[in-house]
Amino acid sequence: MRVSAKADYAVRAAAELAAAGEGPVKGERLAEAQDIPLQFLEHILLELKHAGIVRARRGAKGGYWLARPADDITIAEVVRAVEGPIAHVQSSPPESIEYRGNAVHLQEVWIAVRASLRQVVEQVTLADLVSGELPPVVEHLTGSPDAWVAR
Amino acid sequence: MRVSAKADYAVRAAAELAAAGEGPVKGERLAEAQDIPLQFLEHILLELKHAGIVRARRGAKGGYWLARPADDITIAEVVRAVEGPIAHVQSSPPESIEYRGNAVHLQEVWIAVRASLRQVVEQVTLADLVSGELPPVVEHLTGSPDAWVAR
DNA sequence: TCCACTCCTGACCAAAGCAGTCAGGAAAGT
DNA sequence: ACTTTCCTGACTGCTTTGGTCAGGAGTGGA
Repeated sequence: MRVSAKADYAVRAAAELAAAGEGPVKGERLAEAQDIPLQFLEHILLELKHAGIVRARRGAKGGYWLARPADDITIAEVVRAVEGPIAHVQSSPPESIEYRGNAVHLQEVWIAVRASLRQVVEQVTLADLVSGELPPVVEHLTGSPDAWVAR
Repeated sequence: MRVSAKADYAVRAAAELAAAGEGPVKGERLAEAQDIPLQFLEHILLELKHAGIVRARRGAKGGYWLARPADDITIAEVVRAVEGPIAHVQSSPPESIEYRGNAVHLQEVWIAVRASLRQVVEQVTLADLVSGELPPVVEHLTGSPDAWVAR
């Protein structure tokens, strides 16, 4: 249950693009702004492009930009583009797993886990992220001090 | 963001122990009941033992049982025992990561992700799991039909 | 036309994690 | 003693992660 470096990088780069607005931004600038290895980042941006989240142009004056407005792209989309489906169990989606015996209701638990995850990650857009005005659901969750302590 | 086979197995075995009540249950019986490779399961049970979740006795009439009442053990505990901390980013806890530039608020998002995850996984006990009477939070999340569709 | 610049793509790589298996040892009961 | 069951470490094959390297291809400017 962890977020990979790749997903983290992808969201950070996307945030940087969201903040940049219209003009194309060079990969190198993104890499510097977020301190991400350039060559690795290029692969990530390529995946984002294939997913239809960013566009790109080559050559001088080239670079990357968002394919759609920043308030229309959620973090979930970005993460899925590079990590595939969120919240799989044993690499299959929870709704397709059949549990036996005393574990039959475990499926519902994993479904709930996925739903709660989605609730935050599908709610926050890139625009929210750069502005810092996160949706109420998220504010509420981060509000409690013990959301901030490890366990 | 996936649940490993190990964590899934651990919870299933724990559910089986919760249902069994007092008497020690052989590893073999657990393995059969939940269709888990025996030798792998033994390693898992050992970790659960070290975490203080189960107890065990060897020899004839030996087996495993829960160290505490089933309504006092959450799924979170079981998962943590075998997978370590839930919801890390790049293998460090979200509260210890410093983001720069336009990604500064990403930390709050990951914190919220973790909190929402905890909300379900720390709420459901083994007793809930075997009885099928899941806490309201979970029922609410699984209630919506689109919690059950993949994306 | 040619060149510099930037993205695009595939191949490769080391290290770590995952999902187990194997072999044997150590307690408990009979 | 002997069987049963847990306990433990070592090992293994495979996949994923987090990159790097090398070169190709489109774009704009001189």
